[in-house]
Amino acid sequence: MRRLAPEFFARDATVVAPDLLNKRFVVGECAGRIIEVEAYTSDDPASHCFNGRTARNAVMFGPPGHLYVYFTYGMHYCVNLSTGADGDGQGVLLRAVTPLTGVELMRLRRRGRPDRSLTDGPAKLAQAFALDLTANGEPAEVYDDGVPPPPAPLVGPRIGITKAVEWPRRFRVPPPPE
DNA sequence: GCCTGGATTGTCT
DNA sequence: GACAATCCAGGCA
Repeated sequence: MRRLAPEFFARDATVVAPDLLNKRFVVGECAGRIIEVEAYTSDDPASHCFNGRTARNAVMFGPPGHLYVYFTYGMHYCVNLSTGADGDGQGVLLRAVTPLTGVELMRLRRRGRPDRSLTDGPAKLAQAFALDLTANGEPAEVYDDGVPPPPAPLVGPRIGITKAVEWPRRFRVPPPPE
């Protein structure tokens, strides 16, 4: 199992995003396989970086391969990986993973939720992995454990935004047949 | 300084 | 399927 080097993340977010599918995201005891992501670039009106560097989004302008965690809607955290060169404001939002290890911990942190709801949304996976503002700016732990990205990832419009909604920058691993 | 709206989720009907 | 919850960053006066 090979840990992804900073060079992996030092590319355009739209290139890194589909390449992250089926990779292994690790935080402490917990690991999950990345199945859905969204790319955010500096020329994207929906990106936090669109209006330039601020204290909040500094991590996305920093070196690639770091965690950018932000707080939104007064109650939720979302997790991004910084991409592009140092000084470039881009990132990839982790939207969903499937739990691999540390599932017990995730169940504890998401008390009362069925297993399928542990990590199937951006704020949910942040909670399941116990990621909050203290994790902001930490180096990201992502591994290639031999599972290649899907040959034909589903590409579609992004979810939950009001600007540039039509930009097809959401990438998803095709769901298993029911 | 004040005001607005958000990269969402859970709960209720 | 629809809406309320809830706080802070960014924009403008």
